[in-house]
Amino acid sequence: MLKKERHDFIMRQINLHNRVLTSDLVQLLNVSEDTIRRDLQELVDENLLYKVHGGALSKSYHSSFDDSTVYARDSKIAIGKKAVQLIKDGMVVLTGGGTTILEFVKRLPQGLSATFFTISPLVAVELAKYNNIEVILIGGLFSKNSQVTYGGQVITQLSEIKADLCLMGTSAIHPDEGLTDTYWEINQLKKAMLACAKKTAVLCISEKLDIALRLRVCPIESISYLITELDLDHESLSRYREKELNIL
Amino acid sequence: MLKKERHDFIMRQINLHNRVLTSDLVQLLNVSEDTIRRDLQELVDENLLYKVHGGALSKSYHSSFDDSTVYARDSKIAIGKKAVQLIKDGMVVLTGGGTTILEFVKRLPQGLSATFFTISPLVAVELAKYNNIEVILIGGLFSKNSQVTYGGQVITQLSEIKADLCLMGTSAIHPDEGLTDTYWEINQLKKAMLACAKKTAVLCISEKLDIALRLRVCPIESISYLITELDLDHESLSRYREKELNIL
DNA sequence: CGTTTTTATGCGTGTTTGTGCGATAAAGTT
DNA sequence: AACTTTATCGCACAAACACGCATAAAAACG
Repeated sequence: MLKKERHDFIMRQINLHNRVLTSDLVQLLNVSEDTIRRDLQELVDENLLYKVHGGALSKSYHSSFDDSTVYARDSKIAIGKKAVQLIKDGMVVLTGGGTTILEFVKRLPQGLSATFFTISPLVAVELAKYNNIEVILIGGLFSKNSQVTYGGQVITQLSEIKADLCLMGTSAIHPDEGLTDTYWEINQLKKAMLACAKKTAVLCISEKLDIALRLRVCPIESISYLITELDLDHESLSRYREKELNIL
Repeated sequence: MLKKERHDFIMRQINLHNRVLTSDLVQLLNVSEDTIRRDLQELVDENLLYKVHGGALSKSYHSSFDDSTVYARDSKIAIGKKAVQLIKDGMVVLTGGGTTILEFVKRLPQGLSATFFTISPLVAVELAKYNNIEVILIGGLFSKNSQVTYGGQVITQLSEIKADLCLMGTSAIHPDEGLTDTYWEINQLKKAMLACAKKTAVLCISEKLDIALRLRVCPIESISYLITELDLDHESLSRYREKELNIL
């Protein structure tokens, strides 16, 4: 087996499972540990994966998990403020969950009169502080990880809703691959959310740009607004500016 | 499992639940206590969490609900502890909202394996901290006052549920008038909840005893358990002891 | 073609890292 | 005060690693 073939094999494993163990690769590829180590080192040099004691991890896996550190709070507040501009009186809005959405909700103008559907209990509680906002919480199985409701019941209920705007957080966004996710249920959920809103705004801190995960939610064309904490002319956004997408 | 993966897992737990117990992590990750402790120590060194006796806390710890300002909290805790005795493995439980129920949920045993339906987002979030509890949040219009979902949709969904036990807070209870309430919607809601559970437990701080409000939810006979913070032989309860009612 | 250079791989050896165990100490609980 | 749970420390051991060296195949060159 050629070295290049091995590298490809390793990358496939990584993309599939988000991780590989050195020892597994030794067995699967039938080469010495040293060879695998050298392979991994070379892939690290090419910036394709992340090496740890015992094996290697996918780059996207890595960045998709330390995102929930609420340390990017400033960024999320900035995003929230921008997102508020999209909301007008009388609108029907559908939101997902997550800390970014929560920061957005906290920054809505007090007098706003609108209808909000949400799958996030915490968002619902926050929205309840506004007197003129009607809040409908979409019920179903409750996900311990992402703190939103999910599952068939949620999707059924979503199918009955017609919203003007859908606001969702992101696991990953990529100019070619579009919106992607790691978990099947969340993937299905996001698809359903997209389907019931006229327009969709994606709230996305910059570190989640240019990442593609296993499951595709939608192509980039299905998104109306991309909201990041970056300046409009920041170079990280250039690939997105080329698309038909409003960037805030 | 790789160390880095464990660290990510721990951080996810922390960001989700604001806290982790060392003993839980030992079980979940199937490694020795020492390993978990070292993991936590390393995460502390990276400034990612606070370590405390028994586990660790999120750096940005903030409970969605400020415990200390809860009215008559001690009584509610006492009630919560008593209510926990009613819960057994495998049960299907339906709960309402309110601070008393919340104190109850916080005192459930860690390993409990059960299914909980609830109309309260805050209760759902709290329940999500238990790994073996399946949480179903019943969705609908969200009430700004009582912080629970209500309305036709909720009642429809309730009608499809069959629960072993329903736990609800009280506005008022009276030995002759039974359970009563002031608001039509809440009244309807409680009737629907009662209807779908085999047994019902009413959590009630003593000051709400012997009060009757405008709208009747049910006669006292429809209730299986009355849980107050008082001793079993307290004289305020004598009128209730005469009824067919288990008093805790 | 033969010789040299480069590249890829494996082996041996010593080092580092990760983990669990036991004893002891400290912190909570009743 | 007695008891239980959690922490800490030193140690042991295995797995993973880095480095130098040897070897052989592949590529380059005259």
